Amino acid sequence: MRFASVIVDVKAMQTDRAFDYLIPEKWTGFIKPGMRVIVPFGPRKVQGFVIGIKNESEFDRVKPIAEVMDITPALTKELLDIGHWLTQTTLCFKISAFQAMLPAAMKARYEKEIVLVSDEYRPNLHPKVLPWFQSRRSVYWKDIEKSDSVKEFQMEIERGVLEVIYQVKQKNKKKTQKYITSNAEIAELKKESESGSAQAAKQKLILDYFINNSGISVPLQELLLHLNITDSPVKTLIKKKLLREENVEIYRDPYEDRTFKKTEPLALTAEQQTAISPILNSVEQNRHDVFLMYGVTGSGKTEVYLQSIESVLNQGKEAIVLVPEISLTPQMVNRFKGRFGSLVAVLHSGLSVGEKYDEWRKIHRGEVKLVVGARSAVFAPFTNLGMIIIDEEHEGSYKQEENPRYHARDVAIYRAKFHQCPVVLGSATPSLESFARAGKEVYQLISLKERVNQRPLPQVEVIDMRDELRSGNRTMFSSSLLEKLQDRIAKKEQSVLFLNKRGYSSFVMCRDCGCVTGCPHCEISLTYHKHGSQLKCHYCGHEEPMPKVCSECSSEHIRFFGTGTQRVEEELAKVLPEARIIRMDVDTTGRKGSHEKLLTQFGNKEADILLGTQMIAKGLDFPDVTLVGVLTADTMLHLPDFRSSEKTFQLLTQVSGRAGRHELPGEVVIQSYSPEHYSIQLASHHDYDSFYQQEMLTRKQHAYPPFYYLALVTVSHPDLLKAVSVTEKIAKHLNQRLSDTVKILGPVASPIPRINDRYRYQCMIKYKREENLHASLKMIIERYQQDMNKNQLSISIDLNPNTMM
DNA sequence: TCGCTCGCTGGA
DNA sequence: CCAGCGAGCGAT
Repeated sequence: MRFASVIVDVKAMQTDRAFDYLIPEKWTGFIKPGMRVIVPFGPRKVQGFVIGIKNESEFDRVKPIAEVMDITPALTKELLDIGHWLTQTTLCFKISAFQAMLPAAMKARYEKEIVLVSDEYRPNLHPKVLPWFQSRRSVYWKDIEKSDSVKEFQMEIERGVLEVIYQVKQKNKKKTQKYITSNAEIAELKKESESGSAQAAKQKLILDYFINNSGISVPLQELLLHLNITDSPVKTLIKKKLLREENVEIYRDPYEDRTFKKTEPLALTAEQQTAISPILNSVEQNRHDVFLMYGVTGSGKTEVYLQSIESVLNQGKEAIVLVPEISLTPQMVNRFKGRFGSLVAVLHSGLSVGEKYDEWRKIHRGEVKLVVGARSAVFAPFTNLGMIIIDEEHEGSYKQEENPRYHARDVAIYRAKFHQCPVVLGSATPSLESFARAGKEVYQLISLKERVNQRPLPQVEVIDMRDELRSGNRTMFSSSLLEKLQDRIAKKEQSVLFLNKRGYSSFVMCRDCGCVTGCPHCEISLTYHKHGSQLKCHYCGHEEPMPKVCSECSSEHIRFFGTGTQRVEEELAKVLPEARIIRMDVDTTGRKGSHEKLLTQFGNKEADILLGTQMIAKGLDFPDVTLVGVLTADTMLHLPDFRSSEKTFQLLTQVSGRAGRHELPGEVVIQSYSPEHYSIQLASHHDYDSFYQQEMLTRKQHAYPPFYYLALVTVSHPDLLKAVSVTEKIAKHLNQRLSDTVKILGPVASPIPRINDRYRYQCMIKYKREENLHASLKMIIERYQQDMNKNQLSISIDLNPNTMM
């Protein structure tokens, strides 16, 4: 007798452990750890992951596994181990960790089906139930649920006439295509072709096709197109057993109708050469090293990645490249596809669930050797990894903001240790954590200080918008920026205008009483969307029409504040009527592929100005862009977040890097209301090193990373007092259990104190080394488990949070 | 006394 | 997470 330990797909504390199941005789030896199975769990059936096989079980009533969902394990041994490690380091459920490592398509869908036990019962079904079973034997419960016959169904189920079947379904479908082949000897086909009646002209056509192309297997669609016929004659021939159809599985290829120009390795500059050699060394000697490649924008980091990968592939190993959000940088995909062609799989959020699944399977089957993708691609199921590259290592999107709250950088290093291979972290503005580690020689620092084409970094002008206002300029464009924009249009060069994320939409304020329209469910102001003249809450989705008068004082003097891309576009059209503008933001890039389309348009010089938010900050490389304008550099600076200076510096540096990458020199204009701030000043001088020094001082002073680790406990509850009191208890508990070197701050209200009618309180833990921390936090979750189930309480724990929000 | 809602609990 | 069950309460 063999048993499988299974982690079931039920998110609860009590089920966050393995359950034993009997492996039926027919599957012994076949079922392996890492496979997905369907098991009976209580009265229903659920999906689960086999994590181990054993010869006995301590339980006496062990049920057998009902179904196997994989032919080869979905999770490798290594990934199973990573799952366990994730549950410990991020305090999540095991099932969440496993699911996070697989494409969404492999998550189970549960459906309840109501089946008529026997056709004999049909005549005497309850009249309200009968119509559902007129022509079929089963109905989905989710369809019945909405109807008014729920009760009658229940009665029939109790009577034993109807039966409930719990279905576990795969979300995805493997995409298949119908292929047609001849199913008979050519002689037979000929005979049929000649004997065919005059009416069967089309059949004759098809038969002749298969006679002339003997043995061919052709996609049905192609056949129909080629012979200009419908499928009816084909069907007839299949019925006559002269042809045969078969379903062949095909991959959805998101890059199907695209050709990638094959590129050859470029000659490396002396500096790149020096940079790449320790990496190649490490690859050759199968050593686990972490490199921090600190290279200014335009210094040719990507070419170093490409050539490092080449050496890994030559060794017969695989590589993973992480990029912040790949759909945003089609140019990046092109470079990898161009160099490595069909050896590349691409995984990013712009793909459909099915497309992601297909890309994942290519990796799983070993059909590709290189993955380029966003955060979750770090879990690519390779078995012989030779390198992991994380581009723009400082990016916040590498941290998952929901369970499991992992950081891709940590996972990458963990995997690389296992595979004894290097990790390369690349950035023009490394995170303080990473740069500090490089300083302590935990990481090896590699510097690229020159741009490949010897172009100087662009000139940056910082403009004090308060002065502009004083001198009577009330528009959002400083006179200098406007002048330069006009100049570029005259010279037929291009400009990029950048607006910070938070400034993307505007809030509404009454000019008489100063009250700002807020969300009724959240402690946050509503943002104005021109489309439909609606006010929206970005946190809970609440929407309301734009008010005509102030709700407080009935004044009609209400107007928008802050600047959105839509408004900038309008204003721009007023001051520069001749400019052709492309706007890129959530509204214009919502649909699939629209992002790329807009960028291609800009690349083809169909516009003079590209106006956008965050999403245009990264990786764009257009030769004719010679001016970059940042409209409001400080929107992000004053957020209640210890990383706000760092983020501002990174963003400004990043954006500035978009200008003058090729022959034409570039210029940058940064508009700000606090131009004296060090992150703006130092970004304007391209001075990362001074910024690092300065920011480290601040972090040390306030005991923030990288000097301390953080853990953030956020408690939320509809009742303010409950939220406060629970947070207080937690803080007290932690104070008792943890050592005195730990600093516990709080309880304090979260930066957004209420979301969706739930009050949020938090408690921050700053620590250096704390053996007890994980255990203590786990105790808290267990202690409040009941409250969380029944009393709307929720506690989230974020180890190494990226932001405080 | 029936029937429904609520909260609790087990799940291998 | 969720089906199934028992407790408890209001309607008949």
